[in-house]
Amino acid sequence: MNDAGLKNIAQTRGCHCLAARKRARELTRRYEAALRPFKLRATQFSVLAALAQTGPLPVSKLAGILGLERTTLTRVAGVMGRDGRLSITQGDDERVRMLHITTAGKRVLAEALPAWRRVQNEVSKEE
Amino acid sequence: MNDAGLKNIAQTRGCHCLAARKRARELTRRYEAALRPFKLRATQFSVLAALAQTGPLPVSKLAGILGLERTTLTRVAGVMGRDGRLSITQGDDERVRMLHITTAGKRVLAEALPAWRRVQNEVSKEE
DNA sequence: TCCTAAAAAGTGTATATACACTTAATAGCC
DNA sequence: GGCTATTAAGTGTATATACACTTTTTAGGA
Repeated sequence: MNDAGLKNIAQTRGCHCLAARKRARELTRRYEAALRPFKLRATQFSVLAALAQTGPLPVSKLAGILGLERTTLTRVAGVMGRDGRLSITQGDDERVRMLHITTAGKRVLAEALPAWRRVQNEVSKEE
Repeated sequence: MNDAGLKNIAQTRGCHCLAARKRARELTRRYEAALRPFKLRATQFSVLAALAQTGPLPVSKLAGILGLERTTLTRVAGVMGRDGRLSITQGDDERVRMLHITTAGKRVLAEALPAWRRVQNEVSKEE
């Protein structure tokens, strides 16, 4: 007998998840290629851009803004702290860790901004 | 002076890359929650679904279809081979590795399909 | 035939991502 | 004040992802 239960497998060709992931991977490759000279990954760029606009934020708050799991941001912040782009301090509430963009972080963000803008404009034109 | 070079930082609020990544992360969490009982990740599901429709494919070919880097698919195929969902054979051209869905792979795909469909329908309704 | 260029794939390394679980601190209630 | 539930965050573990580099095999021309 022939693969009972897989008769409707063709439905999966319209999978929203696959479509979104393909799109995200493609765009990520393009943006990260542009950001590579600055040693910034896509997520790192968005962390810096967010903090530059909002000022210091608790980990959970920023995770919410970026649509990231908190635990993911913990790891990303560790890398960025190591690289001098972020500083991490205690909040008044001692459970809270505040993420701050450093001077070096602002500098690299400003330097990378034109590269980001170029890709962003290209992608905008494609729609 | 105040952060020269970051005057236009607000532009980044429209970043296509961040938007795509947020969307992909959100959908991935939902689809993977549904697939978890079957020990399938989103990418693994799409690999099985593709192979179930096309038959055996070389690594590069499948990577192209899924919009994945070839080297990423190599790693994913390793996990899926270990778990018995894929078999990996030499092509006639000895450089080529063919990926085949196994009987166990077909079974788990068929079992997971209703769970996938439920999420897919929910997401479809949201648009 | 031989030799080189191209093609297919794997490996080393690093970050991203998230879930399950744990730890630490605060808020509220009695 | 002390106890408990809640909140904020970190850790262990595993997969996903991709680039830079290497290895193996094939194709094609001189």
